Amino acid sequence: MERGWGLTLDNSDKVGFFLNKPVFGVDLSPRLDHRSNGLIMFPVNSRGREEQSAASSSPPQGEHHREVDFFAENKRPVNGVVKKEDSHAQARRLDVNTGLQLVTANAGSDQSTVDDGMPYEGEDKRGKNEVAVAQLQVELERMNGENQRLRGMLSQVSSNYAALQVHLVTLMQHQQNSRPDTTQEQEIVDRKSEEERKENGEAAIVPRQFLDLGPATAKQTPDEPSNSSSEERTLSGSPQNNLEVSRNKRTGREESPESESWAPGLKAPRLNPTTTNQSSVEATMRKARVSISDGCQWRKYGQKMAKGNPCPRAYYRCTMAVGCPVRKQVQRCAEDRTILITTYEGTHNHPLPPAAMAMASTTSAAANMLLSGSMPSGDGLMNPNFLARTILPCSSNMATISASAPFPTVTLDLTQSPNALQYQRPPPHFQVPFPVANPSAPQVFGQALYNQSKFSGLQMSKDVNHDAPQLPPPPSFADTLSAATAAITADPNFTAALAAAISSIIGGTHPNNSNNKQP
DNA sequence: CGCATTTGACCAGCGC
DNA sequence: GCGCTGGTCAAATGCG
Repeated sequence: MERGWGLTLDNSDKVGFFLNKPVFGVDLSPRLDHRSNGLIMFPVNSRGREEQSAASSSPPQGEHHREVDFFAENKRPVNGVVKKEDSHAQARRLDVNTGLQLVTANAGSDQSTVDDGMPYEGEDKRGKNEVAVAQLQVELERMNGENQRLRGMLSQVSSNYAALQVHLVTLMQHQQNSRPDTTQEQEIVDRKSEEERKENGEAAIVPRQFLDLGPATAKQTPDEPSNSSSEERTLSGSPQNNLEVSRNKRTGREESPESESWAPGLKAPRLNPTTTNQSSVEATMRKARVSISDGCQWRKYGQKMAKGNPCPRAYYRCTMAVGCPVRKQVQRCAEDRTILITTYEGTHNHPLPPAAMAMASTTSAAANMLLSGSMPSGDGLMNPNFLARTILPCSSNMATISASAPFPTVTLDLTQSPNALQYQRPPPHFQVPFPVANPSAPQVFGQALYNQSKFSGLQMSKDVNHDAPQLPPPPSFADTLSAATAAITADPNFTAALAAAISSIIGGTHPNNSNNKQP
């Protein structure tokens, strides 16, 4: 059986997860542009439209990811002011297209009073003009300061992102070196994936941040794992938007039943204008939705109560292509219902959308960072090294985390296992280590992630022996897995802490940030 | 009316 | 063979 695993930890946005929030109307989340060899891209999107909807319509990539040139020296003057070179050289320095649509109080008056094209008439007008110039200079200075702040912001984001990328490379190399038993196989897999990618003519995609919505919209029964159905709606551009667990319950079908199973008090049957003074907020949040959970379209075809788990297991089928054999199961963890366990089966028989690829690579990168132990041990956060060693001893190169604002969802997608690498025949597709240095690698990774591999030996917990009894896991795997599961479920703040840790990494605010922590 | 979801029924695999 | 469990099917249902 082809099987992959995923853990989804959804949580409310307690930490302002990642940097994907629109700032001043601009999504400052850095993106690496595959066309420019790692150039960090910023989508110009002052309208706050979700990236996801753009992805679903699949416009040319350049149309929704344009560079914002913060530092251009030769651009048109501010507000079209074209004046004397000496007095307005500063204005030229300020000639930056921030994409922020910055509006200054005197912007209009500057043009009207200075750039009127009328000849000066007498001392009175000369004096007025001098006053106007002085005001303009003051304004320019102010704008310059603002520009400096923006530069600082961008510089920080860029440096953090670059440092993170470098750190990922280092960690991946370190992991490969420390696991000689799997290195060779992974290299083979890497080549296979690369070849496959080339055969598919797919463009390389480098890691980029995504906003993940986690569970969201769909009409569902209580206790049902729901994020999958929301994903498909999101991807297909449905007006029904993904809202996080606690937020989407007031909007009729947009409920998160799986959350109701563990937070029944939150359930509200339908959007009610008299009781939903947050409706406007929700609408805003829906508009702010910018991503999807895994980028694929899924159709639910069944639901079943699983033994030993009060939460039902939902069955989904990939509907991105007719006859696609990929299916997934979504079930909440019995002990900690904030954890969604997603199991993928099969291999996609169709190209995956760029969003899926990119998100796969991004979440994988985050997962690698987290699981490699580079995460800081913030308050309330379990030792990430422990996490890497125990929960995911096998997944350091295949787990994914997707997290987002305003509804951060941390997803650990354990879709590949060294068990499979070690005990199974090489599958046609494999997740590979995350060679960030190679711009094409994330694409490979994403392809591998979404073309799920053969995972018969990957079952966690009790299913490990259930599906692959003839292929016993390493002796310590079950124990470490149990320990990790217990550790997670024992810590109710885990998801929040995890989000905070990732946020600190991305934001570079943590003292143990990847900038200054290198192996 | 079309489409997605829901949900009971059916089937297969496995253990006793 | 029987019962249990997981997975899938398909008619019913609901929503836009």
